[in-house]
Amino acid sequence: MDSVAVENYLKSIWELGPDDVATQDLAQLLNVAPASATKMIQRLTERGLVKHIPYKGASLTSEGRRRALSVVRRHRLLETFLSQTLDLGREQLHDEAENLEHGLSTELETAIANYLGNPERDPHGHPIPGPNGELPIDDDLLLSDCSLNQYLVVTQVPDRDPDLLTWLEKNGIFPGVKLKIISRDDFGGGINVSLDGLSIQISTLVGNEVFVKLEND
Amino acid sequence: MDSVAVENYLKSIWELGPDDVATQDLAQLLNVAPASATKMIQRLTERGLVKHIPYKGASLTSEGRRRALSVVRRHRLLETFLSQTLDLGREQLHDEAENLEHGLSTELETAIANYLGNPERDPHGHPIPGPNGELPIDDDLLLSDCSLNQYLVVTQVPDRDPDLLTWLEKNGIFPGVKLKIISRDDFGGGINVSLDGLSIQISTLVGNEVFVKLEND
DNA sequence: ACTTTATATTAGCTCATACTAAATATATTC
DNA sequence: GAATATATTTAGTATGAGCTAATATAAAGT
Repeated sequence: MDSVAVENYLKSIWELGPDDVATQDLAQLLNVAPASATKMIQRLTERGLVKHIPYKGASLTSEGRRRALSVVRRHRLLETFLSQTLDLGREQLHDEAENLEHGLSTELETAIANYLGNPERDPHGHPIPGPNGELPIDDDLLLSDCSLNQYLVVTQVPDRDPDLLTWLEKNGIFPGVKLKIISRDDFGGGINVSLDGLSIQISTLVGNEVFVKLEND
Repeated sequence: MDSVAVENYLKSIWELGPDDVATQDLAQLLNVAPASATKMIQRLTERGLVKHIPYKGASLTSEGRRRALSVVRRHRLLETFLSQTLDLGREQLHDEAENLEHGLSTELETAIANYLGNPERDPHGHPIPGPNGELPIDDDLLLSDCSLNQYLVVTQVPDRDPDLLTWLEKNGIFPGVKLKIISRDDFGGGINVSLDGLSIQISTLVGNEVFVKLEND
């Protein structure tokens, strides 16, 4: 079984991928020194989980990807499970799942998936990989990329930053919510959306982390 | 925060305690070589969590005990939580809780305890320590020690051995069940209990792991 | 009291994972 | 195209946790 450290590296490479993941980005995401990341990349390459082109970047092999997605699956199932049983706020889920994911056995993973009815998305709207690492297609659109006046439904919000999530929640932006971009403020760099009759300003930074689909899908 | 290894050592010392825990017993419970246990006992002594008299045995300091009980609390809350939400069999709970207990944050511990209504016992009937390591008094009686023909109620069954648990379950022995010792087989070393009208043979070995109380309590 | 046996500890080694500092590649800018 | 800046890797070290083999202590038996 992969160690906690290995699981975290694989998951992080997957998140930063698909390829040419920079040592520095990886190190930063995991809060370790760049040299430590290089070292681990080499160990993982040794084990056939990562392909590394020195000075260029790292990417997962298919086995590496499978294991990364297994971690992601456990993480997202746990988020969903905790959300449903304990109704924690959406902003608390990520960290708790992060801590528990490494200790989840395959049996418990299955039990939880069944209990939840094998959901396709977690409470942030992120797709949950299947038991063998199949990732559902995700053709959601970036909110920032959508055109004006289309009727949209929020499908995904980010999960990592609790403050951002709290802000989104407070402003009524979470999966399932309908909205429409009413104008762009190209120089100010944000967009104005209307939602529930109200109009809200959203920065490009946030707009790049929220996904939507067209309402009539 | 204590490492997984440290948490496991503390919990195991507590389980084998209260004092003069033998290096060998500890090593065996944790599946490590005796030398490894000695080494860890020394590290823990260094940190003020264990008191060690070489060649005599180890015991927990009050801080060590506090931390051990925190692990036990998390373990037992998790067992209860998993049992209640996913209804796993009593025999699966232990191992799953064992894996997850180290990743349970204080906040989630509290959320789970509240969700469960701050239960006093886990599904095996083991008392759940309080958030600050208060251990409820446990004046249950060993089934083996009880006299004949008293009306008894099962309060605790062991949790570690899934096969034993399955056997107990199959024979109707689990917390809450009423029974009565109808005879002792002193040389054969077992007891005969009646339960639900039926009579079952129970070996001393098992009788020493099952706790009961008098029915009218 | 001495010897044997069982249990514990020490010594010395290994591996995973981290770190810092130094060296080296690659990228960017003048 | 040389000079500088940034990113990456290598070298060397530390710590936690494990192992085996050798040694020390305590307990038991004669």
